Amino acid sequence: MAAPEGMFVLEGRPTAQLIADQLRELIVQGAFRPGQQVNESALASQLSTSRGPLREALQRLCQEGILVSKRNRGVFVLELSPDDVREIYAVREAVELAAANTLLGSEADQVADTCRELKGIIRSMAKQVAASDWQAIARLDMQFHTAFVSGTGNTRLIRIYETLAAESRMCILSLEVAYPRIDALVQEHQMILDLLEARDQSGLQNAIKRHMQKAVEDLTSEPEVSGITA
Amino acid sequence: MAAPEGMFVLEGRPTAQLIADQLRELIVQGAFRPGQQVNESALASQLSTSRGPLREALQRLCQEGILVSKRNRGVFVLELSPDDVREIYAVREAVELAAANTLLGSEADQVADTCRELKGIIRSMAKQVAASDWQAIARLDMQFHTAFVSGTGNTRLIRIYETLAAESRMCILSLEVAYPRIDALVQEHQMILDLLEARDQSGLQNAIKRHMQKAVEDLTSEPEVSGITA
DNA sequence: GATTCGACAATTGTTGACAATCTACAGTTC
DNA sequence: GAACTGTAGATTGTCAACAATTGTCGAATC
Repeated sequence: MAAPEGMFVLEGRPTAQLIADQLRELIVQGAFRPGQQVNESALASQLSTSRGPLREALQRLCQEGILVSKRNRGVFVLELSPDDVREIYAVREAVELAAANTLLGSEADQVADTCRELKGIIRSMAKQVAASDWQAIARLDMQFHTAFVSGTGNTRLIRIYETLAAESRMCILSLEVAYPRIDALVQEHQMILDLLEARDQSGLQNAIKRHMQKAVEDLTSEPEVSGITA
Repeated sequence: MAAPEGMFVLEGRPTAQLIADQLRELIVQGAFRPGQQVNESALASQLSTSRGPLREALQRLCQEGILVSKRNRGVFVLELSPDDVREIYAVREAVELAAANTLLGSEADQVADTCRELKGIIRSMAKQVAASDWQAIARLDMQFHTAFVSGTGNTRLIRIYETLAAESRMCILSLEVAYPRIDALVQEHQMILDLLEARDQSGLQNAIKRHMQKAVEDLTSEPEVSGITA
């Protein structure tokens, strides 16, 4: 039977996934430094659970690539090199281009729903830009792209992109001097939205490619990645 | 210091990953039926380990999407619907197109290495086609595409593709009547290799798209997915 | 005869304790 | 003084027992 009004199944999702989601959010918000070891006992008691479920959650994040596991050493927060940044944005470009093609090949009203959502995100983004809330801007930036990919309805593409979004936020976080081209940010997203609404395939593809290319340039131009210089 | 000749670190990779790799191989080989529940205790003793490490491995495979977890119910082998097949091959197309572009933009000798590997796989494939060893053909088929993507050196793209390869093998396995166009199989892969060597970008892209499209047609044309008819 | 309630069996979820491994530091030797 | 060895501490890896939930079978009731 369907859940009665106001009621819903208590924590229908498996525990390890719930913990993993919490942890992922903590990591992308910068609660752990890149390269830092994750202490199991400490984290377990902090999240008021036991080491068993926590370790299961850690394994999920290792599979995603946000954490790296070394045998008999423990798990560590991913350290992002410039090569990593290039990799991440290359895959993001591939996923978003595929999402763009899928969207343009789908029903008009389905695209309209996505556009409406994107419009709202851009509006929020403009507000946060005015307020200079970098943390919120980073979240909305990724929220925009995640919504874009979600519009395809392809659950595998969406899942892949969620990991990429988390890694991207880590990129932005690790080199704290984020968003040098703050004015262009809202404008670029608006252009992607416009081209999607106009159903301009080649224009949309080019806009996405440019968007990614500029992001990589911004993220890799700063040689120092907080402290250590190559 | 580097490991002396003939010596290497004993099982440098974490345990959960080792178990997960074993399990993935078992699943794609059809040791479990789609939708079947995975009994933790039984599997743990079968793999001569405990439930703890096994559960960690199961969580990894859940994250990949090969298994699905239901709270207080256990984990089950993924059941593939025709929609799943379309999803998987849509993502595969996206990844391989990106890989093709990356490869064509890289050094010539790097591409040559990949081509050499692909050539060897095609040769093995032709042998197995002659022997009608379907299991081996499926493995070599995915080995070809995995090697193709590996040629890019993009570790994230490679990791994503490994999951897709596993799911693809499950697709082929679930509808056992595999490879109806057996003659075209070797030919299509050979064409992809030739176009890569010729550095024909648009030709290569079209070949990949056609290859994926035909695979989806083959895999979704059979209405019965072993038993249940829609 | 169909349905509902209750108890049982099986399986998962969680916890705590034990064993193995690694890093760091101190002591010893050359 | 430098390098090596041995020990101590901490942390991870593994295991077995306990608790909680789910699905099933059977009996009682309408």
